[in-house]
Amino acid sequence: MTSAATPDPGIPLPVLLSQAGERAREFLQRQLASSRLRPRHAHVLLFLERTGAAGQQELLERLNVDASALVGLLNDLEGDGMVERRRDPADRRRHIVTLSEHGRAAVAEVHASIDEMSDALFGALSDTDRDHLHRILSVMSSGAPATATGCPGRLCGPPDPGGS
Amino acid sequence: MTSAATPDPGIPLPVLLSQAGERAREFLQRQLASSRLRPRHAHVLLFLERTGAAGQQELLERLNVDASALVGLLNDLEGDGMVERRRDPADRRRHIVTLSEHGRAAVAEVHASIDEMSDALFGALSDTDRDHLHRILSVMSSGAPATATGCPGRLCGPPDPGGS
DNA sequence: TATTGTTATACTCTATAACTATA
DNA sequence: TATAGTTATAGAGTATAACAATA
Repeated sequence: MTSAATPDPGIPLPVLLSQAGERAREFLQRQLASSRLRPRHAHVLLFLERTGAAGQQELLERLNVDASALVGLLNDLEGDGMVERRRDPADRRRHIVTLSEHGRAAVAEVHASIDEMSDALFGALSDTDRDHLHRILSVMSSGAPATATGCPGRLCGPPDPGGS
Repeated sequence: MTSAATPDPGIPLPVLLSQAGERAREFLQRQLASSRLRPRHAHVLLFLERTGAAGQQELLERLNVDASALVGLLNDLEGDGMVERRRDPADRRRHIVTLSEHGRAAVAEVHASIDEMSDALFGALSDTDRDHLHRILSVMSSGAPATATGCPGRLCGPPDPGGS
């Protein structure tokens, strides 16, 4: 069991990442409060800014949100005139979500709020470290659909058939 | 507003961090399920493993958990015999929390579970990038008490007096 | 009076299941 | 029958406020 001389380099990486992410989410929440947007609203807007349009299926997979939760988010955003839902002519079951003009303006504000925030969050990091962090997280983000499509084998963790 | 030729290097860093953190938390949750521990339980155990002992005040500040939530977590852990609460003789209001032998064994299991998990989470990253990430997040973790003690001015975001 | 910890309560967020319409 | 989206509901997680003990 060698319970000696293995004092771990510190906190396990997934734990550090989880805690840092929670901090980031809290800061996002605070910065976005003045826009009456929650972090997930911003996630949707930012995704649409990048992709132009997307079906809800794609949104929930890429943003890692539940289907029913996404409906609520889109209802909010559509109610405020930030996004529009249209039927896909090719498959009338699908809703194609796009960003409205008001939505684009909102995204610009979101960017501004986030830029202000960044210094408060990453003040301890050099510009080089921020670049590293951005690149590393981008790689993780691109390469891991996580729960949705990924998990080829049983590597992602069995659902635990039940203990005692 | 020069809405051209400024295609953002990608997703804003705080958003990336928040999303990656959520992924990490979900993976933690899944890996720890077999131990009937939730991520926050593990956070407490890992913190005590590093510090030996801590008052609850210190725990809630460092782990960014609410006081009432911490009580629940410690009740669970103490009920399972993983931690012990003793009065501080110097200040009988304080509870000093320590890791029991069973708690140390549990922490070892937690480390093992997390190590297994790491490959599934960070498989897209090189060892160098994992080291970078670990170092960067450690710096952030050390230097930013966030909500608790930080936020000197109004930089952390005003609570929004209410719009329309 | 201020502080540490506890309890009780309400609120938010998320996940589950059932339903409609299209394919 | 299967899929995209929606709705209703229950559950977990979190924060807020009042309380007891000690300083």
